[in-house]
Amino acid sequence: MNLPAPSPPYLDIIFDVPINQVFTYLADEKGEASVGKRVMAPFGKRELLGYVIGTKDAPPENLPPEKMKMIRRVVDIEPIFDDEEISLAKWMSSFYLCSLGEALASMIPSGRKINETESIADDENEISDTSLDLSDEQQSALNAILGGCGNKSNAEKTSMFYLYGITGSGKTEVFLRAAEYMLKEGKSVIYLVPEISLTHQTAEAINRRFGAVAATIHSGMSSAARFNEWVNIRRGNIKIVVGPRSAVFVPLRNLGLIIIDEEHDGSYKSGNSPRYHARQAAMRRCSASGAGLIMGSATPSVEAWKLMNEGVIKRLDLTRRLSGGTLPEIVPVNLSGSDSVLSPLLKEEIRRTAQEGKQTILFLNRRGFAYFYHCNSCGYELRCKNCSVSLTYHKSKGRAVCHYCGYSEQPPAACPECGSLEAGFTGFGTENIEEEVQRTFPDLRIRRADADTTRSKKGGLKEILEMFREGYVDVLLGTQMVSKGLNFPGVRLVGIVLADIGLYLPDFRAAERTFSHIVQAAGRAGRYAKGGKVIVQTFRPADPAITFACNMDIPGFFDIELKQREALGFPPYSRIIRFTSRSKESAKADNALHILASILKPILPSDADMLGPSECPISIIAGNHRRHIIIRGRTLGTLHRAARQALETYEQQKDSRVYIEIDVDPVSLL
DNA sequence: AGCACGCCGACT
DNA sequence: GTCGGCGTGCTC
Repeated sequence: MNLPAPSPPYLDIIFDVPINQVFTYLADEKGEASVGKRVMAPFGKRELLGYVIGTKDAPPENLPPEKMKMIRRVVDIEPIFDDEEISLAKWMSSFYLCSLGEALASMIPSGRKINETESIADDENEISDTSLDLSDEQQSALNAILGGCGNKSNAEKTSMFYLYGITGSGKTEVFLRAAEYMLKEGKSVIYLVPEISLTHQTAEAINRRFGAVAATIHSGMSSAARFNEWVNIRRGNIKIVVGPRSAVFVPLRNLGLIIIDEEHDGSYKSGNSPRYHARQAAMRRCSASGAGLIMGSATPSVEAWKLMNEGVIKRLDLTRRLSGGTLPEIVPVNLSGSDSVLSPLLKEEIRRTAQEGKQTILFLNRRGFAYFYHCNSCGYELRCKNCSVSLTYHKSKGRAVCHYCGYSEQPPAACPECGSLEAGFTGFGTENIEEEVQRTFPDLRIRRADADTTRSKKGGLKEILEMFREGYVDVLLGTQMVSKGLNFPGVRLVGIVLADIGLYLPDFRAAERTFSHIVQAAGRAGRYAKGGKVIVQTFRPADPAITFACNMDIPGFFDIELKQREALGFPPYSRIIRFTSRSKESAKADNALHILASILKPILPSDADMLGPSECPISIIAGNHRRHIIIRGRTLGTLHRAARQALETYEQQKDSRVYIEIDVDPVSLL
C-alpha cells in the first residue's frame, strides 16, 4: 500500500493586488493545500484570498524564516485551476501589464466585481432547433473551417476564420455546424456573444439542438452560480460554454474551437484592469491549444479586416441573404441650415409610414451628447463642474444633468458669460426629439426608451418593446438599446437622427464606429420590411463614414479608413499603450505623468513615439482630473519592454501616490 | 489595493 | 492639550 507522498511544506501564492510578486507561505498541517486551490492567508495586516500556483520543498534562500507565515485555511476541496489557467494568466499579466494575481483573479469567478453591462438583446440570431440546409456559400465556408481546424495533426495550420456577411446571411448556422463537428470529435467549444442577454437564448437554442451540453456563465448570475458552473465546466461535465467576454477564460479541457459572434462589438474589451480584449485572449488560447477560431460580423473591426487582408485570418464571405429579403434604401440627408431636428424628408417618411400602418424607429446613438447649453452670442457652453462634459437638459426634472457623475444644476436663463438671452439648450436630445415629433404628429403614438425611462422599473424596456411589437406604438425613439425593435416586422422606417454625433468625438476610431452603427442599423432594419427605408441625418454628408455606409460599401470604407490610419500612424498600423493618471488635484495628475514621461522618453524604441502627456478628452470624471500619455510603436513587443521598464522605475521614484491605469491596445481614448 | 504608521492643523 | 488629515511604506 502506497501512502500518498507528503505534500511539500512551502506554497507559492499570489493575490489580487497590484504587486507582481509571488509570496511563499507555510502549508497547513493537513497538507490539503495544492496547486490550483485558493487559500485564505494573512497578508500584511489583513487576511486575503490567495491562489496557490506552486509548491516547493525548500524555502527561498533570501527569505528570513521568521517572516514566513502559515496559511489560515484551504478554501477549495478540489483545484479550480491548473497550469493551463496559470499560463494564460501569465500571458495576461505580461501582455496587459498587470500583476499575475490580478490576471488570475479576473479570470476566475470569485467575488471580483465584474462589469458586463446588461441590456436587452436583439433577437437577430434566431437559432433554429434543427439543422438547416446550408447554402453553397455556407457549405464552402464550413468546409474551409473544418479543413483548417478539424485537422489536429497540424496545429500550425491556418485556423483563424472570419465569417464576413450581412445580417441574415446565415453566420449562426455555420457557427453551429462547426461547433457540432467539434463536439462530435469529443472537443469542447467556447461561444462568445457580445451581450449577456444573448447568452441565455443562445445557450437554450444550442441545448435544444445538441442536447443539454451548453452552459452559460456571466455576471448576471450570482457569484455562487457562476462558481458552480466553473467547477462543472472544469470537471468536464460541460462541452460548450456560451457567454460574454469573460467566458473566454472558462476551464474547458480539450478545447477545439472558439467562436466570436459580432466580433466588432466594443463589449469584448474589458473596461477595468486588466483591460483585456476577448479577441486577443481567444487568439492566445487558440494558438496555445491548437484550437480553431471563428469570428463573424457584417462590419468587422478595422484590426480584423487588416488581418484578413494579410491572410492571417481567412475571410469567408457570405454575400447573400438567405430569406431573400432586400436591404433597405439608405438615404443620407444634409441637416445643415435646418432649424429642426427632423428634416422634411424624415417628416414626410414618418407620415407615409404611419399611413401605411407601419412603424418608425428613431435612433439617437449617444444620449444627450449634442444636446448642450450654448450661447449664440459668445459661444459659451454649460459644462459639468466635476466632469467638464456638456450638461444635458432633462426637462422632466427641469435641470441640467451630467451624464458622468450625476451632478445637476438649474439651467441659467441668460448666458452666464455675456448675459445674452440668445442662450439655451440646442441640439439633439431624446426628450427634445420626442417633443418635436409629438408636436409634428399629434395623432401618432410615440414612445421613448432610454436609460431614464427604462431604469426606474425593471423590465421597463421590455414593456416598451412589447408594446411596440404589438403595434401600440407608431414611433419608437431611443438610443442603441432599442435596436431590438429593428427586427420587428412592422418597422418600415429607421431614422438615424444625427449619424455623425460620434464623429465629433476626439477619437481615432470615431469614423469606424459611426460607419458600423449605420450599417448595423440598416442591415437589421431590412430583415423583414419590404420597401424599408433608412434615413441618415447628418451635418457631414460627404464624410466617408457616412457615404460608404449609405452605399453599404464595406470594403470601400475599410480601404480608405486603413489608408487614413496608415497615414496618421494609428492602429492597426501601430500599436498603442495608454497611461492614464487621475487625481482630485490636477497638479498631481500632471506631475505623475510628467515623471512617467521623462522616464519613458529616453527608453522608447526607435520606431516609437509618445503623445502627451496631455489632458484626456474627457478631462475630469467624477471630480478626478485625468491626464494621459500615449506611446505608439510598430510592434507591441518593444513597447511592452519600454512600458515595463518605465513602470518599474516609476515605482522606485515613488514621488506622488497617483494611480496610473494602463491600457494596452485601448479601444477608446476619451 | 488596503492598511498602519507618522508627523502637522483646529477642536472638546 | 488631543483628534485627524492623508503622504509613504509594506505586504511571505
